[in-house]
Amino acid sequence: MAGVSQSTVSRSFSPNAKVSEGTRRKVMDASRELGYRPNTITRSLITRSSRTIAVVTYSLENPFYSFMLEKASRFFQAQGYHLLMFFAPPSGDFDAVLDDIIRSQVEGVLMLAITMTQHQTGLVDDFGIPVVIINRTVDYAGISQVGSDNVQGGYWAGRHLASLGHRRIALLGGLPDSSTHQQREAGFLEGLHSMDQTCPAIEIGNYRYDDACQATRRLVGSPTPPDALFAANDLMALAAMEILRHEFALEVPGDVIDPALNLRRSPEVAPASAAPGITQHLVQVHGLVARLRLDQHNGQDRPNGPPSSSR
Amino acid sequence: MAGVSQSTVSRSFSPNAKVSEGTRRKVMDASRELGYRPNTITRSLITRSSRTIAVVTYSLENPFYSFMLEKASRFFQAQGYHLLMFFAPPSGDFDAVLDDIIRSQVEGVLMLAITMTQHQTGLVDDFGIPVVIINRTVDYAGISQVGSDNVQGGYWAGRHLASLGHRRIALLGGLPDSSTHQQREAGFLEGLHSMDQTCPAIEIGNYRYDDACQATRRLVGSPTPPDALFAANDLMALAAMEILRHEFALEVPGDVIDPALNLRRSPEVAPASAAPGITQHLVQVHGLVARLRLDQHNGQDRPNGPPSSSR
DNA sequence: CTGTTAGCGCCTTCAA
DNA sequence: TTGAAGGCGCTAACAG
Repeated sequence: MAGVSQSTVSRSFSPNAKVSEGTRRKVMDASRELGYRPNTITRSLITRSSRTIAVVTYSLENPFYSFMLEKASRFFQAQGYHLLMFFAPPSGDFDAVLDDIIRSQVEGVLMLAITMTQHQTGLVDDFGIPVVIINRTVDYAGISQVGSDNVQGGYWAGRHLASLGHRRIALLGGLPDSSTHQQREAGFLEGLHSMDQTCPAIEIGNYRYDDACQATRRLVGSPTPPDALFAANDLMALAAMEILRHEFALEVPGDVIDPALNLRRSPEVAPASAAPGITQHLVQVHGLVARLRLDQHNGQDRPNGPPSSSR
Repeated sequence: MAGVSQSTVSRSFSPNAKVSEGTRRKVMDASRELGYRPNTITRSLITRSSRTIAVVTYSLENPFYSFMLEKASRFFQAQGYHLLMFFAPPSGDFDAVLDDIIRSQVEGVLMLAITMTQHQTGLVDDFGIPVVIINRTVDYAGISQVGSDNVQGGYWAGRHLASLGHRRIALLGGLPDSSTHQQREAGFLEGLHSMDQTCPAIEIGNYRYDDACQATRRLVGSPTPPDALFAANDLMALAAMEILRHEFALEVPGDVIDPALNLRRSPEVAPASAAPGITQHLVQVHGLVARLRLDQHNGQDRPNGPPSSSR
């Protein structure tokens, strides 16, 4: 319809190709009339570039990850890339997913809060597909990882709560096998230790809202409930606050209860010093810090300042 | 290496193709040794099936949508499809995104909380790509839509709050142009009207957490604050509760304050009848109902029961 | 059951 | 600046 060859059509749709303005216009006019659009998928066959990135995750329950997903997606989209979603089965074995990913010719893989074994890394690496592990760390070299300093974060949280005068600071832990949990726990215990304290109770919330609710009930319902709580991520902190506030009628931070009555009292009625009360205080460091960093990153590059203090 | 033709290799990787067991094994052995994997993208060229679905959305800030994204993604993945993410620019003009989508040869489009004009629908339809609009409605025919009965939901919410005895029931509205906002508002006002009431105040939260916080401050800070609040979605309800509880020291539901003092009091100190108090009550219907339905849907089909009552 | 052949829609030489 | 030819890796149709 435009009276030109296939090659010229192809060139007309390539911004950098050399086509005369008149020809390009003719091609575009004809394309509009015919409803023609270049086929991205076929193009990728010859250019060997799918302009596609795989994202692998177990769950988007934690809003932190859908936040990252959106940011990453917009970032890639701005340069003509798109994210292809892969969800790992809860079982934990995602070799089949990796196979799927390799076959799909993606040009990169984002592991969102998923650890890979060295063998799995090698699998993908053999195809020249770069992998970035987000918010998990592995103990072998040769793979890109992005995350926060979880040990420091946990350390600060522990010291912070202890420095406020709390003496029974419990841990609401994440997935036991995850590097984040292990590092935050280690840092936290170290932080307590640095203040000559130990952790009286650890309950596991698996980084899940519902599990964290249960864990909080166990913690607070125990004969010697904690007087402060460190949650290993935002989502569990929200769960804990919800339970503390609305099942145990506590305020976070700062309220005081008489455990014998299990009733909320104003400080004047039952001051902390007058009864074996429980003051609730809850700290969650990692997610908040990472979120701030991401937001800053949206703007422009900035020098590496020292990590911010807790809270 | 396996001593067979290209076709036989191809067939060996097609579960339903007829290949002798021995040949298939030889092919698989050689593939493993060579590190060969079929190229999904090239396959789609000849089969004319990309096994890819586009998801378009403005934002994943509302966890309801990342929830749906995960469910949809797992559903499709189970049958060999994958989701390709497209984020619409905040401006609202996403014709370029639609063009991108068409070129990408997806076999379907999920519009997550995005409305399309009839012209835009036609654009995609001309390529034979089915579109499903999720949680928005359009006023022309020929396009699939999935959502809840927002008018009924709003109606129930309005009546419910009025029947509890509230008399200044404000609305925390969503995106003014969205069908969900308009329908929930219409139903809500109708529900109030059915109880011989009118809405004293409407503030817009744009379905966003931060905007909803601001809107709540305006509502509660006004000279005649509401005694109940209907939020047009979960995310804004969470924002409102956060502000009410922690900036205004109110309990949701059920606390009572003396607006002159703006202090929280226990009912014994300042019973609702003793002063022009504000009893807070907050209802959000839509997201909850939709979420329940989705979860049920995970299990198995069930008969269409009547829509559940509010709360 | 297996091999040969053709072609999916595009891009990239190479010539003109 | 444009056109012709070849090929990306795969599958479908057709023989054998």
